[in-house]
Amino acid sequence: MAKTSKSDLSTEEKIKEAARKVFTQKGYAATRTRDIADEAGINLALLNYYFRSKEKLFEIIILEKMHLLLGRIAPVLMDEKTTIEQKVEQIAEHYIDTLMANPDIPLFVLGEIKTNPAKFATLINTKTKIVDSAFFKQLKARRPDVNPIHFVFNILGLIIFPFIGKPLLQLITGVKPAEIHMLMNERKTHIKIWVEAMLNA
Amino acid sequence: MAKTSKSDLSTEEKIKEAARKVFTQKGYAATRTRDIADEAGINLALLNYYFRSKEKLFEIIILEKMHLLLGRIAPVLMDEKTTIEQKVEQIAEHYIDTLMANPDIPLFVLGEIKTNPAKFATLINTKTKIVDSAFFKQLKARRPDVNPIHFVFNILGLIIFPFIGKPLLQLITGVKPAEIHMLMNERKTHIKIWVEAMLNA
DNA sequence: ATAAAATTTAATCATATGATTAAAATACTT
DNA sequence: AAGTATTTTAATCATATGATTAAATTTTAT
Repeated sequence: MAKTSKSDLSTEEKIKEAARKVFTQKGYAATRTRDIADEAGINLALLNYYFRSKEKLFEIIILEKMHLLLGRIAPVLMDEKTTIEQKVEQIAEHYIDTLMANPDIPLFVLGEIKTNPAKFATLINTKTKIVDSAFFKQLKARRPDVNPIHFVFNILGLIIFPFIGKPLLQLITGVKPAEIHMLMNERKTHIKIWVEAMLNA
Repeated sequence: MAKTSKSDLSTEEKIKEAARKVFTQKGYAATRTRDIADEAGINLALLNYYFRSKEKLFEIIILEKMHLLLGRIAPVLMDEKTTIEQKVEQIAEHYIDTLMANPDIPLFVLGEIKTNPAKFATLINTKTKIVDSAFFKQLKARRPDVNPIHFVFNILGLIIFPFIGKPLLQLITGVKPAEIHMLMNERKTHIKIWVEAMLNA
């Protein structure tokens, strides 16, 4: 085991940082371990020395990113003391900020989950089943006629889809990155209102 | 050129059909030409004989799929004679049906566009700029205070996101494929109502 | 300062992968 | 049926890629 001095952390972290960038940008299959090594400014062997294999390094990164995409959602949904509207507001604001700082994450995480759902089945220990959350109960009480999962799809779609569809929308509308940035910020307040409207529709 | 008898079409189509399946399922980078050949029940060399290269075959397939994802949208948006609500209804019904039959398409197309936006910039000759469409004009008239692109994101998000988020939602909610299928059908009517509610919010 | 431990590198390996080639098999034309 | 064109295959090539090894360098402890 190579783990005592301080500089270790630095080199190990350099590799992880490079891996974050390359993996999230290109996905597992399109990523070459040499790209990561180059990006980190280190030799290829070093990557295998520290992380044993591409697969192992990937698992570290994807877990991080999944946590970033999902970690904050469970506690908000479980909270018995907040209203539906407050939960939506919290989730929208938090996610849009997070995704503006990490726009590659949704396509990366959702793509890799689709590639290998079995691997993540064990990982997602949101054992505190979301279907039993306060949020689901509140949705069922508010709209007994609509499956709560619809509203989960709606809220996540309103928040996440723009980040996934951005490259396409840029192509077909010619909208500029600066404008997109502004739109994303606007959505933080709009989504709350839109979801409320859908709940009353 | 190998193109006279009738059986040609059959073999060529067998390869294309296999390519559709493997490419859309795994994406370009994770696809091995040998997988396609095996899936088609033919020899690897045959693939290069007919399509010259993996890249060329891929371009044929991705163009097909992009057309499936985008081809129907432009004429609906351009139609001066239909209302916003009618457009939303048409698009929702058409896309949900199309995506239920081709659930891999959104992640595939949006992923590949992100990988190589430049390649598709030329391809998307929706020169009939969507920002000048009747739909955009109608949205601006109805809600001068909201950028129409918001509603494009919303509508596409409501329609497409469930297909992209499905694997994740299955993991965190345990919802079964049969139930998902039912939900997708329900959304065809719900989305129309939800969008109307958002427009009035 | 010296020895041991940890880190980094260059070189190399084994396999995977896209592509090509030349020959065999099949279909088509007359 | 014979000859030509087309289709298909098995074998092979060249390169890319993940991983390993052994040696060199640097760091740490005494």
